[in-house]
Amino acid sequence: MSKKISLKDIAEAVGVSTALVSYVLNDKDEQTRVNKDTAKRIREMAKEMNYQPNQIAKSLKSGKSQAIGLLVADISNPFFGNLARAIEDEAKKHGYSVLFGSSDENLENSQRLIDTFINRQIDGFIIAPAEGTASQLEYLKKANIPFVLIDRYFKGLETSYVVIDNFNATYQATQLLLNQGHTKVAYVCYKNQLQHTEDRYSGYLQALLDHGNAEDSNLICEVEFNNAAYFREQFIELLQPDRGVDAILFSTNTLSIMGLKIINELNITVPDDLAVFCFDESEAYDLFYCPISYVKQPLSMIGKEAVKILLEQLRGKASSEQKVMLDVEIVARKSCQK
Amino acid sequence: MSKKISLKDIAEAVGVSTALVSYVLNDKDEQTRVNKDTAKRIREMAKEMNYQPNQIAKSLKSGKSQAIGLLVADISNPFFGNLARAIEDEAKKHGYSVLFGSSDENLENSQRLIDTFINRQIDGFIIAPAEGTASQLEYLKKANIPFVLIDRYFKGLETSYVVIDNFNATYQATQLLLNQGHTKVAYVCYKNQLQHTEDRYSGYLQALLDHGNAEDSNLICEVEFNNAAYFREQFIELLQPDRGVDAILFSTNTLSIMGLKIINELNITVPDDLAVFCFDESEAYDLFYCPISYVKQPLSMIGKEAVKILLEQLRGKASSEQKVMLDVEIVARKSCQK
DNA sequence: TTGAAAGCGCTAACAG
DNA sequence: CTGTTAGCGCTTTCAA
Repeated sequence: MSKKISLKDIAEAVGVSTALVSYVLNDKDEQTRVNKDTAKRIREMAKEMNYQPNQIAKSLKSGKSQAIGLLVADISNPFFGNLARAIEDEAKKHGYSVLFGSSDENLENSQRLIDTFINRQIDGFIIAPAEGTASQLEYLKKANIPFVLIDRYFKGLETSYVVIDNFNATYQATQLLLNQGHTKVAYVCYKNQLQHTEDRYSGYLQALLDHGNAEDSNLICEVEFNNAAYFREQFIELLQPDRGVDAILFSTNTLSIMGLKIINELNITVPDDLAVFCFDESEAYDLFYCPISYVKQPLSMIGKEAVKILLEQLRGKASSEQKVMLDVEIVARKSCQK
Repeated sequence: MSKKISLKDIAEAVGVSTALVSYVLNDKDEQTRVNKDTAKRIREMAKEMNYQPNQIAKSLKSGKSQAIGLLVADISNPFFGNLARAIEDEAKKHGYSVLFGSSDENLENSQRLIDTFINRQIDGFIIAPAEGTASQLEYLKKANIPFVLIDRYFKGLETSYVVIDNFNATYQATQLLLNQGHTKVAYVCYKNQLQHTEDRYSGYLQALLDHGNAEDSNLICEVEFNNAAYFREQFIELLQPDRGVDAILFSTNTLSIMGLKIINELNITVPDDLAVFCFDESEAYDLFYCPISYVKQPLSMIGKEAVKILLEQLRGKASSEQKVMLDVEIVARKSCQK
């Protein structure tokens, strides 16, 4: 690599000390009242030699890296891809770089990435935590490493987070289906311990109860993550005529897609035979013959807020945790009609 | 932040010099014949104090950061999301971290990200280059910064790259449509100067010619990137009955999705009214009422190869450029039938 | 078998 | 107004 230009090189070229160059190039020459002419010469030389500061050295010195670690649960999921884009965008605006990693919903991956990022002295984290990583977050708290959770949070854990109002999201969607006259509204969800999973279920359930319906385990299809075969089996079971299901609410984008696919295979007509309400956006929804209703998350807002909060913490402004709960948009289209 | 443990801390605790600790913890104690017992005590203390090496300091010293910069054209496109996942996975295996950025097909973004990454002393790049960034790559070459292109490459530029055989991809797809008996096979593509765009068109054209058809501009729908309105207009125009189009080949995933959406709106029946062949995979394809035919790129292979080549370059093994062209898989399903 | 010391590029006291 | 210097945490000669 063609030798990189360092402060020293330009100091020698101009005939001043490195300290002076550092001052000028960091625009501290006003306070320090550096000779205007010297300053100019330094700046010109820096430009001429195409000087690029070595961030690594800066970081070592300052203990700050001007980088944040973004840990998502699965980068190949477009939901997180879009979120990542929003975050990278916003971070860039503030002069921060983004180191990223995908835990793939796996505990060990998550821990390893956290360690790697810490070793690289990232200034803070934005994390969409995988199940069971509460203790990892506890560790971050103890170590006083700033972080903001997105998409998911843990009830027992005092942290900053930016999430959507999950309860309200499913509540509204369910209510909408019920108000359309559907009587047996089924619910499809993952089986896990994540708070947002529970919140979404609670929203669904409360809407049922408020509408005078009873909780009915026959209407629930709860499946493991990453087990397509099991999902297929359970979901087809749910759709058996004897169950009498006339509407379905999916609680995630992946479940929505898998479900719609099977609905297609079984030649079930939406919304005549079955009404459906999906979660999250997907380009896939647009290809379904019937316009899909869905719960729309404010993705770029989530990203923006998360970065904002993290930066505030980094700057020491925010003394305590900030919890942000954003509203979703309910996009009701033909698929949920009676 | 609770004081981080440094080499010095553990050196003091054990009562030896930092040099020794460094040796042991880098497993250089065999060659240097460090006292086995001292080595053991050092290792134990390191574990006890939960020592985490400061990568930043290591980097400053070595000039290497053990990080690679991944620059994709658009992280919110699932194609790149999946690619990113494959790359991050592979890099992690080899002890490298991934810094990532999305140029969003924009020249300035691309340049800024490259600069940022260089300042952070990333060891090398993996880049899905945006249009018109050839000069930026030239610069990297001149600066002797290793990089590998993915997905796209520039004909006039000698670089390492991992791409698919684009010509062959569209050639096969087109041939398949023609062999099914379709006579007017239209082609939908972006209007840009990227090599893979040209290669794909050439493949399509050659298949037409080889089949005894003539080039026909009435069959081409060439649209600008990021201009949905224009696409809609042009695409609907293409589908006018008087054009007689009986089959369509889409040359990217985004075009495929947008196109299928409009086909749905217009109530055109696939494949009876119109056969379609798409590019790339998408969960969206599965929701279309008719099983979609598509060109499948070997994503994780692309990621793996790119990392492999870059690491070889970093280790100084590969003296010259490596060009890898991978075969695609043609997934022919109902949508392309006559 | 071990330690002292230099130095990676930069910043910030402190001195002149 | 400008320069000297120490030191961030680590590796690596060189000397003991």
